Parts: sequence; C-alpha cells; structure tokens
Amino acid sequence: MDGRCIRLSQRGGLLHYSGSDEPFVRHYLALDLDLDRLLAAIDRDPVIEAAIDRSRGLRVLRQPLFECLLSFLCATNTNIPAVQSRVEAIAGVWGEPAVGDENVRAFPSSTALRHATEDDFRACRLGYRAPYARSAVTAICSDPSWEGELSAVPHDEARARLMALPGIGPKAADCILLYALGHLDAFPIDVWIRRILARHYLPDLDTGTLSPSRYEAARSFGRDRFGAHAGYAQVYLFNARDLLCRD
DNA sequence: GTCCAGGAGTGAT
DNA sequence: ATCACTCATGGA
Repeated sequence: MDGRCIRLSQRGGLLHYSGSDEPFVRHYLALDLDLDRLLAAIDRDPVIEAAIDRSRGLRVLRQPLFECLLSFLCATNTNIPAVQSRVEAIAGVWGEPAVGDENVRAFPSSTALRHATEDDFRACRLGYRAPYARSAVTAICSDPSWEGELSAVPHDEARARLMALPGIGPKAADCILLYALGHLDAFPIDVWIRRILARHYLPDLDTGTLSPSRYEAARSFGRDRFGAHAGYAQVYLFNARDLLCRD
C-alpha cells in the first residue's frame, strides 16, 4: 500500500504492524469507525444478524481509487482468484518494487500505465476487458483533476462519472463507491448478493436476467433496509454467502 | 465437454 | 425501455 509493503498480524486483541506508521494503518483499516455501533445500526433482522455473527470485526478497507477501479474492471463475469491473478500481473509489469520487500510490487498509478497497450492488458489475462482497461486509463490520464473531483462530488454524481467509463457498469461503480470513495451507503448487487436477496428477502429476484431496472430495485431495497451503512451489510452478507445460500 | 464465476456492451425489437 | 447475445479465462 502506498508504495510500501505493510505486514499485519493479530494476536489476541492486539494488532501488530510493520512497514508503515500507526496513522496510516488506522486509516486504511478504518479503525476510527465505531464498528459496534455501526453493526448495531444495520442489525435489523435474523439474516443479517447471522452474517454479523459469522464475521464480527470485518471492516471495509479504504482502498486507493485507481487501484480499486482497475480491480473491479477486471472483476466482471469472473471469479475472485482470476481477478487477483490479473491485478498481480498488472503490478508485476508496471508496478514499482515495494519499499520493505523488493519481491512485492505496488499497484501502478494511472500515469505508470499511460503507455500500456491493449495487448499488454491481454497478456495480463484481462481478455475482452483489455480494450476497456486501455480506454479507461486514457480517460483518467487525460484529465488530471479526475480523481480529485470524483472524491469531492456527491454519491450519485460520482456514480454517474464512474459509469461513463468503458467497462464500469452499475455493479463495479457501486463497489468503487463503497471501497474507495467512502460512500458506505452503496449496495453493490453481484451474483451472490442477488442469490442471498432472492432467498431471504426478494423471491422475485430468483429468475431471469438482472436488467438495469431490476438491479436498481435490488440496490434500493438494500439501502432502504439497512440504511446509511448498507454497504457494510452488503459486505457481511457476501462474506456469509456459503452460510446464506446453502439449501 | 459443460458450467460457473463479485457483469457490461451492443444491437434488434 | 427491454431482451438476447456475446465477450476471455480458469477452475470444478
């Protein structure tokens, strides 16, 4: 993170870290948030309660914007190990060796990717997403104030700007709002959340393709039910997907 | 070989 | 506005 390799471990109630300073670790892990209070606020029914019991202590990281954006651009219609492999491939080619461990490479800035070609991204196994990555990088590089404005603008405006990028649809935009822009009321609908909502809250969601309007309905259900920190509810539900989706 | 994975773009109705 | 189809890739 931040060009540095940071190591974290937890023993008992103590968090140990090296490679960074305490303010940074506190910020990245969002340790300033009163998690108990937040979880009490989203704990509104037995389903979310079971999810909270499963993962109490889980926090939403404050991820760097560009890294988060490219990661979710790599995450469409695929699985998490494949996303990780793509992100690491990108870092391996264009990232600087991390301070603290030269064997690890930091995720590159948009500027560092300025000359990466479509074929370069294909070589990182992005497949059909390669042209999207290429033109998203171009769009961001061509507007130096893009990142700053995105962080300053309100939720809906930021969402619209994200979705204007090729390869970023409603789901990826909602993930970026939640993980990088601090909009904790964002509620991304992926295949697993859809399944969980269908099973426990919205039976209608079960069948058919998830059209834009059905996506919107699912998203606003989540935000209405769980409130200002619905994104945390989403993360806890996702993390309990094995528990909540089995027959 | 088939199916699925933290979806999104395109083109025809 | 709402389908139907397609898009690489890897693991089960």
